[in-house]
Amino acid sequence: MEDVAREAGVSRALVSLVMRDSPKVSPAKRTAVLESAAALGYSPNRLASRLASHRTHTLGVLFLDLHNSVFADIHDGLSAGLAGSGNQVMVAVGSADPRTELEAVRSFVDLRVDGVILAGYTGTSEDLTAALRGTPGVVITRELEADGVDSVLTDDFRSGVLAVEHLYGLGHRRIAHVDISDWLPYTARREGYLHAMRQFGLEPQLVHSDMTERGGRAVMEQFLDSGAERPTAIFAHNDLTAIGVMEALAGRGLAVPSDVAIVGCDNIEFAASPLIGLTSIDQHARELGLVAAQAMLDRIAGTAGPAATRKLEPALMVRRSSDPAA
Amino acid sequence: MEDVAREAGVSRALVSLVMRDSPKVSPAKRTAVLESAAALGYSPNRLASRLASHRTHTLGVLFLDLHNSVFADIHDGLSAGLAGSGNQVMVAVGSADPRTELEAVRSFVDLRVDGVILAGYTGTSEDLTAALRGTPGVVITRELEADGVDSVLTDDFRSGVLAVEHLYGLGHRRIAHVDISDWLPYTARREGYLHAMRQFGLEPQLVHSDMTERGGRAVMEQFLDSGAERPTAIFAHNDLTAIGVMEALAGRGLAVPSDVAIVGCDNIEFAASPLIGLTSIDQHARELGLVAAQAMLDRIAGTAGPAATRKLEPALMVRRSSDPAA
DNA sequence: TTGAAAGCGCTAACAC
DNA sequence: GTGTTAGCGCTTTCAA
Repeated sequence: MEDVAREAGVSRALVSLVMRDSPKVSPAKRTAVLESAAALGYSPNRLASRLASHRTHTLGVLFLDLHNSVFADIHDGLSAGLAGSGNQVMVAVGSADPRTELEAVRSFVDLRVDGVILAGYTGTSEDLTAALRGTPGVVITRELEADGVDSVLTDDFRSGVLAVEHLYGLGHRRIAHVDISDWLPYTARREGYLHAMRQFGLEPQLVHSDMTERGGRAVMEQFLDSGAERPTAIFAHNDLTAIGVMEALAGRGLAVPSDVAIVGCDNIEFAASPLIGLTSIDQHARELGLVAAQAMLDRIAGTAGPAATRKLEPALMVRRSSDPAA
Repeated sequence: MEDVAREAGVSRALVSLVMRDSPKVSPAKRTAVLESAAALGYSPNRLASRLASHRTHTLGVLFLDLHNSVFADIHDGLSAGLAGSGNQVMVAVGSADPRTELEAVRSFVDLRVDGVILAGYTGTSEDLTAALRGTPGVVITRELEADGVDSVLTDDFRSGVLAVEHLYGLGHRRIAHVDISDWLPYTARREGYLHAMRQFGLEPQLVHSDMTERGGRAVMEQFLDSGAERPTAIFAHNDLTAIGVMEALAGRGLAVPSDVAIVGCDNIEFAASPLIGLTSIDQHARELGLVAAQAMLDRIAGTAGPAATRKLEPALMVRRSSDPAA
């Protein structure tokens, strides 16, 4: 920068202004600076500028799992929502391990990102607040009580209810739920399921899995082989699991939906594929990203209140896996 | 840091040493520093430490498309390969747009990352070299001629050949290829296809699409509706496209593989699903990530030569879409 | 082992 | 508009 200034015959400050294209630089000097910068192959060290300016224009984003395309959809929404805001995104993957997740958040904070967005955080509110140290946060797919942390999600309880109501309406009475690990803070889908089952006077049946296709398949195979009475319908925690369940059923020669009807949750791209035809509860993933981006921008701009929750309404997408007519 | 030093009754330099757990600090002082740091809620500003130390211990990683799970596999490999190296990863998504990609690379470089890994770069070698400004680079899924940039890929030409040989062996003679845009630098799969077709004295037939499920589907529907003579087998550039092609065929009431056999490329998770059963050419995505991570670590350590290419051998995975017996 | 001093490359007031 | 002067918060000699 020193060199560029000398070469262009101006001061370092002027170079700095040009680099940030400030309006208060004369066109002549501007081109002079730009030319010598090009000649010398100079580009500003952003580490230094960030350190000096206390602004990084970078947002840290944490995803639970890159293999679940619902996070790709959320990412699309975030990118779209952040486009033109001058912010860039730094992605980390947490793998459903609170330790890894918090490590990533701390890392973001140590780098002084302007904000942290978490899509699929599995730890506690206290740990997050501690790791954030006052950095603005937005949590997607979950409702969290924490100062300065907004929540953006789709109503998971309602999703569970929608699934059961749909299956009940089709005449099903033995409806099982493939749930996730007990310790995970994502309980609302299960609760919605349990609530609706009770409302209809039905006996709930829970099986635990791990949110993956492989997991859903394994748990279902095990279940089918156990000789337990088979449900006529299954509501799975997410689409990946639901697809795994469908694979297990196919492997045992059972037909979907005539032997067992399936409903997933998330409405990922593959669920909609005619090859799969999975009935699912749309979480509006892309819009979650969009809304979260806006919430973060508001929070950074200081125009946000203490901590808001934005909850979207889920939408039932009926397909072949629950209704052959669809 | 000043405060911590005062609180612990030591100098700032000592605090710095403790924070980087240097071995040359007495245990007593160490705990004293750690305690006052905890008491004051201090954590080092990594921007500052990076600026001063000229090392960021961060690698920039660029992915072509988060919706294609082959990149999630590559990411898994990278994480595994980098685990324990003390490096963290910063992800950006390029969306097959050279401008966006170069922008991301420049951004990485301006932040002084220690290296840049590109999985699915679509621009030119010159532009990349210019954007990198000497930062070590590793390109995955492509062979690039550039100083200080290693290439890690699976033999794409061979993949194309494998696909055709497989289909020829099954008796197919009218084998079409669903290709990608002409301007993209990923031409080897097509060339392998063309080469093998010529070898067998067959007439090649190319259709262009865009590497996505939706794109593959659209192009196939259009093709089927055009009334052109239908091939008996199709080799698609990647699995996403192949799945789109299968959807289009299903939509027109054509059976796979009896009416049309399909071979994809990448061997993504869903290809292996019994619900899809797509024959594919495995690119060993996870291993690509692993190898790329190692190449980058070597390059950063300075133990790498000028620019090496590591090429893996693709593997044919036969499934239902080409062979009902599989 | 510990401390003092000199940067890292840039931004931000302020004065010119 | 343009230049001057301090820092930003840490690392790094180097001497003690």
